[in-house]
Amino acid sequence: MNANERILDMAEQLFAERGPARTSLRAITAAAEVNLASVHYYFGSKAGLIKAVFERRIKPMNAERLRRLEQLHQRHGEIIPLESLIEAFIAPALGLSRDPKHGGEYFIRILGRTYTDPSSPLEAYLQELHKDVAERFRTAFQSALPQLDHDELYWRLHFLVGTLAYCMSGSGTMRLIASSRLHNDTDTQQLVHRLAVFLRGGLTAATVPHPEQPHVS
Amino acid sequence: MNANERILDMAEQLFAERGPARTSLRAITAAAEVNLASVHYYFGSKAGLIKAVFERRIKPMNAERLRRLEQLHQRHGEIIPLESLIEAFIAPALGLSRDPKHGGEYFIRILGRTYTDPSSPLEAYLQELHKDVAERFRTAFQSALPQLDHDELYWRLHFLVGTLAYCMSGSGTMRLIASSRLHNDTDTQQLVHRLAVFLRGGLTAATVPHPEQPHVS
DNA sequence: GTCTATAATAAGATAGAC
DNA sequence: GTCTATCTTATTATAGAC
Repeated sequence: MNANERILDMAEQLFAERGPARTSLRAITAAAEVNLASVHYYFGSKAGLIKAVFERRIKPMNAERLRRLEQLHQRHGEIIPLESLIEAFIAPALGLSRDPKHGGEYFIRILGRTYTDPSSPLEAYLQELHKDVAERFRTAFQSALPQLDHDELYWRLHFLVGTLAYCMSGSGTMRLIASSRLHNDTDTQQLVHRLAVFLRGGLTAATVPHPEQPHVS
Repeated sequence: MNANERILDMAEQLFAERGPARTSLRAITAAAEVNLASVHYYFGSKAGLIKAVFERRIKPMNAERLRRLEQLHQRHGEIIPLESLIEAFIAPALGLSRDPKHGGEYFIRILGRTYTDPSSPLEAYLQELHKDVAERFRTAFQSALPQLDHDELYWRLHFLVGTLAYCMSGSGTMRLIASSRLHNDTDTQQLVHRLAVFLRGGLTAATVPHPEQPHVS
Protein backbone atom coordinates (compact mmCIF):
# COMPACT_ATOMS: atom_id res chain seq x y z
CA MET A 1 0.00 0.00 0.00
CA ASN A 2 1.27 3.47 -0.76
CA ALA A 3 2.19 6.07 1.81
CA ASN A 4 -0.70 8.33 0.91
CA GLU A 5 -3.26 5.75 1.93
CA ARG A 6 -1.41 4.57 4.98
CA ILE A 7 -1.39 8.13 6.27
CA LEU A 8 -5.11 8.49 5.68
CA ASP A 9 -5.82 5.19 7.41
CA MET A 10 -3.83 5.94 10.50
CA ALA A 11 -5.04 9.51 10.70
CA GLU A 12 -8.59 8.25 10.58
CA GLN A 13 -7.98 5.78 13.35
CA LEU A 14 -6.22 8.23 15.61
CA PHE A 15 -8.77 10.96 14.98
CA ALA A 16 -11.47 8.55 16.07
CA GLU A 17 -9.64 7.83 19.28
CA ARG A 18 -8.49 11.27 20.31
CA GLY A 19 -10.03 13.77 17.95
CA PRO A 20 -8.17 15.73 15.27
CA ALA A 21 -7.24 18.56 17.61
CA ARG A 22 -5.52 16.25 20.06
CA THR A 23 -3.77 14.17 17.42
CA SER A 24 -0.34 15.31 16.30
CA LEU A 25 1.15 14.75 12.88
CA ARG A 26 3.99 13.05 14.63
CA ALA A 27 1.68 10.44 16.09
CA ILE A 28 0.14 9.84 12.70
CA THR A 29 3.37 9.50 10.78
CA ALA A 30 4.83 7.24 13.44
CA ALA A 31 1.81 4.94 13.26
CA ALA A 32 1.84 4.97 9.47
CA GLU A 33 5.59 4.36 9.47
CA VAL A 34 6.23 7.23 7.13
CA ASN A 35 8.21 10.37 7.45
CA LEU A 36 6.85 13.44 9.16
CA ALA A 37 7.48 15.51 6.07
CA SER A 38 5.39 13.27 3.85
CA VAL A 39 2.19 14.63 5.32
CA HIS A 40 3.09 18.03 3.99
CA TYR A 41 4.19 16.57 0.71
CA TYR A 42 0.88 14.79 0.14
CA PHE A 43 -1.61 17.01 1.90
CA GLY A 44 0.08 20.37 2.27
CA SER A 45 -0.80 20.83 5.93
CA LYS A 46 -2.56 19.24 8.82
CA ALA A 47 -5.77 20.96 7.79
CA GLY A 48 -5.37 19.48 4.33
CA LEU A 49 -4.99 16.02 5.79
CA ILE A 50 -8.09 16.41 7.92
CA LYS A 51 -10.08 17.50 4.89
CA ALA A 52 -8.81 14.51 2.93
CA VAL A 53 -9.78 12.11 5.70
CA PHE A 54 -13.34 13.37 5.65
CA GLU A 55 -13.66 13.62 1.91
CA ARG A 56 -12.60 10.05 1.32
CA ARG A 57 -15.55 8.67 3.28
CA ILE A 58 -18.23 11.29 2.91
CA LYS A 59 -18.32 11.42 -0.86
CA PRO A 60 -19.15 7.73 -1.33
CA MET A 61 -21.53 7.84 1.62
CA ASN A 62 -23.54 10.68 0.15
CA ALA A 63 -23.39 9.19 -3.32
CA GLU A 64 -24.98 6.06 -1.89
CA ARG A 65 -27.66 8.12 -0.20
CA LEU A 66 -28.54 9.83 -3.46
CA ARG A 67 -28.48 6.53 -5.33
CA ARG A 68 -30.98 5.06 -2.91
CA LEU A 69 -33.14 8.15 -3.03
CA GLU A 70 -33.18 8.05 -6.81
CA GLN A 71 -34.17 4.41 -6.75
CA LEU A 72 -37.00 5.10 -4.32
CA HIS A 73 -38.28 7.94 -6.46
CA GLN A 74 -38.34 5.64 -9.46
CA ARG A 75 -40.32 3.07 -7.56
CA HIS A 76 -42.72 5.34 -5.71
CA GLY A 77 -42.81 8.64 -7.52
CA GLU A 78 -42.70 11.85 -5.56
CA ILE A 79 -44.06 10.46 -2.31
CA ILE A 80 -41.79 7.88 -0.75
CA PRO A 81 -42.89 5.76 2.21
CA LEU A 82 -41.39 7.31 5.29
CA GLU A 83 -39.61 4.25 6.56
CA SER A 84 -37.82 3.73 3.25
CA LEU A 85 -36.81 7.35 3.14
CA ILE A 86 -35.36 7.18 6.62
CA GLU A 87 -33.41 4.07 5.83
CA ALA A 88 -32.04 5.59 2.63
CA PHE A 89 -30.65 8.39 4.73
CA ILE A 90 -29.29 6.57 7.75
CA ALA A 91 -28.16 3.21 6.38
CA PRO A 92 -25.29 4.57 4.27
CA ALA A 93 -24.04 6.45 7.33
CA LEU A 94 -24.23 3.61 9.81
CA GLY A 95 -23.20 1.14 7.14
CA LEU A 96 -19.83 2.80 6.82
CA SER A 97 -18.63 0.72 9.69
CA ARG A 98 -20.02 -2.47 8.28
CA ASP A 99 -18.85 -2.78 4.75
CA PRO A 100 -15.17 -3.70 4.95
CA LYS A 101 -14.69 -2.18 1.54
CA HIS A 102 -15.47 1.21 2.97
CA GLY A 103 -13.28 0.58 5.95
CA GLY A 104 -15.00 3.24 7.96
CA GLU A 105 -14.88 1.36 11.24
CA TYR A 106 -13.27 4.39 12.75
CA PHE A 107 -14.65 7.04 10.53
CA ILE A 108 -18.26 7.09 11.62
CA ARG A 109 -17.17 7.98 15.10
CA ILE A 110 -15.27 10.98 13.84
CA LEU A 111 -18.11 12.09 11.66
CA GLY A 112 -20.68 11.74 14.41
CA ARG A 113 -18.63 13.94 16.63
CA THR A 114 -18.01 16.54 14.00
CA TYR A 115 -21.70 17.22 13.67
CA THR A 116 -21.73 18.56 17.19
CA ASP A 117 -18.53 20.51 16.76
CA PRO A 118 -19.60 23.83 15.30
CA SER A 119 -16.27 25.43 15.99
CA SER A 120 -14.45 23.10 13.71
CA PRO A 121 -12.62 24.75 10.83
CA LEU A 122 -14.24 22.04 8.74
CA GLU A 123 -17.72 23.35 9.20
CA ALA A 124 -18.05 25.19 5.92
CA TYR A 125 -16.46 22.38 4.00
CA LEU A 126 -18.76 19.77 5.49
CA GLN A 127 -21.76 21.89 4.75
CA GLU A 128 -20.64 22.02 1.15
CA LEU A 129 -20.20 18.24 1.01
CA HIS A 130 -23.67 17.68 2.41
CA LYS A 131 -25.49 20.40 0.56
CA ASP A 132 -26.92 18.32 -2.22
CA VAL A 133 -28.03 15.48 0.02
CA ALA A 134 -29.58 17.88 2.51
CA GLU A 135 -31.61 19.63 -0.14
CA ARG A 136 -32.97 16.57 -1.84
CA PHE A 137 -33.82 14.69 1.30
CA ARG A 138 -35.52 17.69 2.83
CA THR A 139 -37.77 17.92 -0.21
CA ALA A 140 -38.51 14.20 -0.05
CA PHE A 141 -39.25 14.36 3.67
CA GLN A 142 -41.59 17.28 3.15
CA SER A 143 -43.53 15.25 0.59
CA ALA A 144 -43.69 12.25 2.88
CA LEU A 145 -44.81 14.39 5.81
CA PRO A 146 -47.22 16.94 4.34
CA GLN A 147 -48.90 17.45 7.71
CA LEU A 148 -45.80 19.14 9.14
CA ASP A 149 -45.32 22.80 8.46
CA HIS A 150 -41.95 24.17 7.45
CA ASP A 151 -40.79 25.00 10.97
CA GLU A 152 -41.87 21.73 12.46
CA LEU A 153 -40.17 19.77 9.68
CA TYR A 154 -37.03 21.81 10.17
CA TRP A 155 -36.83 20.87 13.82
CA ARG A 156 -37.70 17.25 13.37
CA LEU A 157 -35.06 16.73 10.73
CA HIS A 158 -32.71 18.44 13.09
CA PHE A 159 -33.64 15.91 15.78
CA LEU A 160 -33.20 13.12 13.26
CA VAL A 161 -29.67 14.18 12.40
CA GLY A 162 -28.86 14.52 16.07
CA THR A 163 -29.91 11.02 16.86
CA LEU A 164 -27.95 9.67 13.93
CA ALA A 165 -24.87 11.64 14.88
CA TYR A 166 -24.95 10.31 18.39
CA CYS A 167 -25.31 6.75 17.15
CA MET A 168 -22.36 7.27 14.89
CA SER A 169 -20.21 8.84 17.52
CA GLY A 170 -19.86 5.48 19.15
CA SER A 171 -20.08 3.60 22.29
CA GLY A 172 -18.19 5.88 24.62
CA THR A 173 -20.84 8.07 26.15
CA MET A 174 -23.58 5.82 24.88
CA ARG A 175 -23.75 4.28 28.30
CA LEU A 176 -24.18 7.52 30.21
CA ILE A 177 -27.90 7.31 30.52
CA ALA A 178 -28.72 3.76 29.63
CA SER A 179 -27.69 0.38 30.87
CA SER A 180 -24.11 -0.12 31.77
CA ARG A 181 -23.85 -3.66 30.60
CA LEU A 182 -21.93 -4.16 27.41
CA HIS A 183 -23.79 -5.02 24.28
CA ASN A 184 -22.63 -7.39 21.64
CA ASP A 185 -25.65 -6.33 19.70
CA THR A 186 -23.79 -3.87 17.58
CA ASP A 187 -24.96 -5.43 14.41
CA THR A 188 -25.54 -2.60 12.02
CA GLN A 189 -28.66 -3.96 10.38
CA GLN A 190 -30.31 -4.26 13.74
CA LEU A 191 -29.25 -0.77 14.68
CA VAL A 192 -30.51 0.74 11.45
CA HIS A 193 -33.82 -0.93 12.00
CA ARG A 194 -34.10 0.10 15.64
CA LEU A 195 -33.21 3.65 14.81
CA ALA A 196 -35.59 3.79 11.85
CA VAL A 197 -38.49 2.67 14.05
CA PHE A 198 -37.65 5.33 16.62
CA LEU A 199 -37.29 8.06 14.04
CA ARG A 200 -40.50 7.15 12.29
CA GLY A 201 -42.29 7.47 15.61
CA GLY A 202 -40.75 10.85 16.24
CA LEU A 203 -41.31 12.24 12.78
CA THR A 204 -44.97 11.22 12.66
CA ALA A 205 -45.85 12.24 16.22
CA ALA A 206 -48.98 14.35 16.25
CA THR A 207 -48.22 17.99 16.82
CA VAL A 208 -49.84 19.23 19.96
CA PRO A 209 -50.00 22.98 20.44
CA HIS A 210 -47.89 24.27 23.24
CA PRO A 211 -50.22 24.82 26.20
CA GLU A 212 -48.71 27.86 27.86
CA GLN A 213 -47.18 29.50 24.88
CA PRO A 214 -49.20 29.18 21.68
CA HIS A 215 -47.31 29.75 18.49
CA VAL A 216 -47.45 33.29 17.27
CA SER A 217 -45.54 34.33 14.23
CA MET B 1 -16.39 39.63 40.84
CA ASN B 2 -13.44 37.55 41.91
CA ALA B 3 -10.78 36.18 39.61
CA ASN B 4 -11.86 32.58 40.14
CA GLU B 5 -15.27 33.20 38.65
CA ARG B 6 -14.05 35.43 35.88
CA ILE B 7 -11.76 32.65 34.74
CA LEU B 8 -14.59 30.12 34.79
CA ASP B 9 -16.85 32.45 32.85
CA MET B 10 -14.39 33.21 30.11
CA ALA B 11 -13.20 29.63 29.87
CA GLU B 12 -16.78 28.55 29.41
CA GLN B 13 -17.36 31.06 26.69
CA LEU B 14 -14.20 30.25 24.79
CA PHE B 15 -14.70 26.52 25.13
CA ALA B 16 -18.10 26.93 23.56
CA GLU B 17 -16.62 28.79 20.64
CA ARG B 18 -13.52 26.76 19.91
CA GLY B 19 -13.60 23.68 22.12
CA PRO B 20 -11.35 23.06 25.12
CA ALA B 21 -8.59 21.45 23.06
CA ARG B 22 -8.26 24.45 20.81
CA THR B 23 -8.49 27.02 23.59
CA SER B 24 -5.26 28.08 25.26
CA LEU B 25 -4.92 29.23 28.83
CA ARG B 26 -3.45 32.39 27.44
CA ALA B 27 -6.62 33.18 25.56
CA ILE B 28 -8.65 32.55 28.69
CA THR B 29 -6.54 34.62 31.04
CA ALA B 30 -6.35 37.45 28.54
CA ALA B 31 -10.13 37.53 28.19
CA ALA B 32 -10.62 37.29 31.94
CA GLU B 33 -8.00 39.99 32.47
CA VAL B 34 -6.12 37.93 34.98
CA ASN B 35 -2.63 36.58 35.06
CA LEU B 36 -1.66 33.40 33.29
CA ALA B 37 -0.38 31.90 36.51
CA SER B 38 -3.66 32.36 38.30
CA VAL B 39 -5.21 29.48 36.45
CA HIS B 40 -2.69 27.16 38.03
CA TYR B 41 -3.13 28.80 41.38
CA TYR B 42 -6.88 28.26 41.39
CA PHE B 43 -7.32 25.11 39.36
CA GLY B 44 -3.95 23.41 39.37
CA SER B 45 -3.85 22.73 35.66
CA LYS B 46 -5.78 23.14 32.46
CA ALA B 47 -7.46 19.80 33.08
CA GLY B 48 -8.52 21.03 36.51
CA LEU B 49 -10.04 24.13 34.98
CA ILE B 50 -11.97 22.11 32.44
CA LYS B 51 -13.35 19.89 35.17
CA ALA B 52 -14.38 22.93 37.19
CA VAL B 53 -16.17 24.45 34.21
CA PHE B 54 -18.25 21.33 33.80
CA GLU B 55 -18.90 20.74 37.44
CA ARG B 56 -20.25 24.22 38.04
CA ARG B 57 -23.12 23.72 35.61
CA ILE B 58 -23.77 20.00 35.67
CA LYS B 59 -24.31 19.65 39.38
CA PRO B 60 -27.22 22.12 39.56
CA MET B 61 -28.62 20.78 36.30
CA ASN B 62 -28.77 17.23 37.59
CA ALA B 63 -30.04 18.35 40.98
CA GLU B 64 -32.93 20.03 39.19
CA ARG B 65 -33.61 16.86 37.20
CA LEU B 66 -33.79 14.81 40.37
CA ARG B 67 -35.94 17.41 42.07
CA ARG B 68 -38.45 17.26 39.23
CA LEU B 69 -38.37 13.48 39.18
CA GLU B 70 -39.03 13.36 42.90
CA GLN B 71 -41.93 15.73 42.52
CA LEU B 72 -43.43 13.62 39.74
CA HIS B 73 -43.10 10.47 41.79
CA GLN B 74 -44.93 12.14 44.64
CA ARG B 75 -47.74 13.15 42.35
CA HIS B 76 -48.05 9.99 40.25
CA GLY B 77 -46.45 7.20 42.22
CA GLU B 78 -44.19 4.77 40.43
CA ILE B 79 -45.60 5.24 36.96
CA ILE B 80 -45.08 8.73 35.65
CA PRO B 81 -46.76 9.94 32.45
CA LEU B 82 -44.19 9.71 29.71
CA GLU B 83 -44.40 13.30 28.58
CA SER B 84 -43.77 14.61 32.09
CA LEU B 85 -40.85 12.28 32.50
CA ILE B 86 -39.28 13.43 29.27
CA GLU B 87 -39.67 17.06 30.21
CA ALA B 88 -38.16 16.48 33.63
CA PHE B 89 -35.10 15.14 31.91
CA ILE B 90 -34.65 17.56 29.03
CA ALA B 91 -35.91 20.86 30.40
CA PRO B 92 -33.14 21.36 32.96
CA ALA B 93 -30.59 20.71 30.23
CA LEU B 94 -32.05 23.02 27.63
CA GLY B 95 -33.06 25.47 30.31
CA LEU B 96 -29.47 26.12 31.20
CA SER B 97 -29.33 28.64 28.44
CA ARG B 98 -32.54 30.30 29.50
CA ASP B 99 -32.33 31.07 33.14
CA PRO B 100 -29.92 33.98 33.48
CA LYS B 101 -29.18 32.87 36.99
CA HIS B 102 -27.59 29.75 35.62
CA GLY B 103 -25.75 31.72 32.99
CA GLY B 104 -25.23 28.68 30.85
CA GLU B 105 -25.77 30.44 27.56
CA TYR B 106 -22.48 29.04 26.39
CA PHE B 107 -22.33 25.97 28.50
CA ILE B 108 -25.01 23.84 26.91
CA ARG B 109 -23.11 23.96 23.65
CA ILE B 110 -20.00 22.59 25.31
CA LEU B 111 -21.92 19.91 27.10
CA GLY B 112 -23.79 18.82 24.01
CA ARG B 113 -20.55 18.37 22.20
CA THR B 114 -18.90 16.50 24.99
CA TYR B 115 -21.48 13.75 24.82
CA THR B 116 -20.21 12.84 21.39
CA ASP B 117 -16.57 13.13 22.37
CA PRO B 118 -15.68 9.76 23.85
CA SER B 119 -11.98 10.45 23.69
CA SER B 120 -12.23 13.28 26.11
CA PRO B 121 -10.24 12.87 29.29
CA LEU B 122 -13.40 13.99 31.00
CA GLU B 123 -15.34 10.90 30.08
CA ALA B 124 -15.01 9.04 33.35
CA TYR B 125 -15.69 12.14 35.37
CA LEU B 126 -18.83 12.97 33.43
CA GLN B 127 -20.09 9.46 33.83
CA GLU B 128 -19.64 9.82 37.54
CA LEU B 129 -21.53 13.12 37.57
CA HIS B 130 -24.42 11.60 35.66
CA LYS B 131 -24.54 8.24 37.35
CA ASP B 132 -27.32 8.96 39.79
CA VAL B 133 -29.54 10.72 37.29
CA ALA B 134 -28.99 7.98 34.71
CA GLU B 135 -29.98 5.24 37.10
CA ARG B 136 -33.10 6.86 38.44
CA PHE B 137 -34.42 8.02 35.11
CA ARG B 138 -33.79 4.65 33.50
CA THR B 139 -35.91 3.02 36.16
CA ALA B 140 -38.65 5.59 35.73
CA PHE B 141 -38.60 5.22 31.94
CA GLN B 142 -38.83 1.46 32.25
CA SER B 143 -41.94 1.84 34.42
CA ALA B 144 -43.50 4.28 31.99
CA LEU B 145 -42.71 2.03 29.02
CA PRO B 146 -43.35 -1.51 30.23
CA GLN B 147 -43.88 -2.76 26.68
CA LEU B 148 -40.22 -2.24 25.82
CA ASP B 149 -37.77 -4.94 26.74
CA HIS B 150 -34.45 -4.12 28.31
CA ASP B 151 -32.50 -3.92 25.06
CA GLU B 152 -35.06 -1.87 23.26
CA LEU B 153 -35.27 0.59 26.15
CA TYR B 154 -31.51 0.82 26.24
CA TRP B 155 -31.35 1.87 22.63
CA ARG B 156 -34.25 4.25 22.75
CA LEU B 157 -32.83 6.10 25.73
CA HIS B 158 -29.61 6.22 23.82
CA PHE B 159 -31.44 7.85 20.91
CA LEU B 160 -33.08 10.25 23.33
CA VAL B 161 -29.78 11.41 24.75
CA GLY B 162 -28.40 11.80 21.27
CA THR B 163 -31.17 14.04 20.16
CA LEU B 164 -30.84 16.14 23.28
CA ALA B 165 -27.09 16.42 22.89
CA TYR B 166 -27.42 17.62 19.35
CA CYS B 167 -29.97 20.21 20.36
CA MET B 168 -27.65 21.43 23.04
CA SER B 169 -24.62 21.56 20.84
CA GLY B 170 -26.07 24.56 19.14
CA SER B 171 -26.89 26.08 15.88
CA GLY B 172 -23.69 25.44 13.98
CA THR B 173 -24.32 22.19 12.19
CA MET B 174 -27.99 22.35 12.93
CA ARG B 175 -28.49 23.68 9.45
CA LEU B 176 -26.67 20.92 7.64
CA ILE B 177 -29.72 18.93 6.81
CA ALA B 178 -32.58 21.29 7.40
CA SER B 179 -33.60 24.66 6.16
CA SER B 180 -30.94 27.24 5.77
CA ARG B 181 -32.98 30.16 6.85
CA LEU B 182 -32.20 31.54 10.25
CA HIS B 183 -34.64 30.98 13.03
CA ASN B 184 -35.51 33.46 15.71
CA ASP B 185 -37.57 30.72 17.22
CA THR B 186 -34.92 29.70 19.68
CA ASP B 187 -37.25 30.12 22.56
CA THR B 188 -36.41 27.37 24.96
CA GLN B 189 -39.93 26.54 26.05
CA GLN B 190 -40.92 25.99 22.46
CA LEU B 191 -37.90 23.85 21.85
CA VAL B 192 -38.48 21.71 24.93
CA HIS B 193 -42.02 21.15 23.80
CA ARG B 194 -41.09 20.34 20.21
CA LEU B 195 -38.43 17.96 21.34
CA ALA B 196 -40.69 16.30 23.91
CA VAL B 197 -43.32 15.60 21.25
CA PHE B 198 -40.73 14.07 18.96
CA LEU B 199 -39.21 11.95 21.70
CA ARG B 200 -42.55 10.72 22.92
CA GLY B 201 -43.31 9.57 19.37
CA GLY B 202 -40.00 7.79 19.15
CA LEU B 203 -40.15 6.16 22.54
CA THR B 204 -43.67 4.84 22.07
CA ALA B 205 -43.24 3.68 18.48
CA ALA B 206 -44.49 0.12 18.08
CA THR B 207 -41.66 -2.33 17.78
CA VAL B 208 -41.75 -4.13 14.50
CA PRO B 209 -39.61 -7.25 14.18
CA HIS B 210 -36.78 -6.90 11.80
CA PRO B 211 -37.88 -8.56 8.54
CA GLU B 212 -34.64 -9.99 7.27
CA GLN B 213 -32.87 -10.58 10.50
CA PRO B 214 -35.09 -11.67 13.35
CA HIS B 215 -33.72 -11.21 16.81
CA VAL B 216 -31.92 -14.24 18.10
CA SER B 217 -30.18 -14.20 21.40
C1' DG C 1 -2.73 36.12 46.53
C1' DT C 2 -0.74 38.28 42.49
C1' DC C 3 2.56 38.99 39.03
C1' DT C 4 6.93 38.60 35.96
C1' DA C 5 10.01 35.87 33.94
C1' DT C 6 11.35 31.69 32.28
C1' DA C 7 11.62 26.84 31.87
C1' DA C 8 10.24 22.67 29.41
C1' DT C 9 7.82 20.67 25.98
C1' DA C 10 5.37 19.81 21.93
C1' DA C 11 3.68 21.16 17.65
C1' DG C 12 3.36 22.45 12.57
C1' DA C 13 6.16 23.64 8.95
C1' DT C 14 10.21 23.74 5.79
C1' DA C 15 15.02 23.52 3.72
C1' DG C 16 17.80 20.80 1.33
C1' DA C 17 20.41 16.32 0.68
C1' DC C 18 19.69 12.12 -1.68
C1' DG D 1 9.35 10.91 -3.86
C1' DT D 2 11.62 10.24 0.54
C1' DC D 3 14.15 11.41 4.58
C1' DT D 4 16.98 14.04 8.19
C1' DA D 5 17.63 17.93 10.51
C1' DT D 6 16.11 22.17 11.93
C1' DC D 7 13.25 26.46 12.41
C1' DT D 8 9.61 28.85 14.47
C1' DT D 9 5.99 29.24 17.24
C1' DA D 10 2.73 28.23 20.81
C1' DT D 11 1.62 26.08 24.95
C1' DT D 12 1.50 24.34 29.72
C1' DA D 13 3.72 24.76 33.80
C1' DT D 14 6.58 26.63 37.52
C1' DA D 15 10.07 29.33 40.25
C1' DG D 16 10.44 33.10 42.87
C1' DA D 17 9.93 38.30 43.76
C1' DC D 18 6.60 41.29 45.88
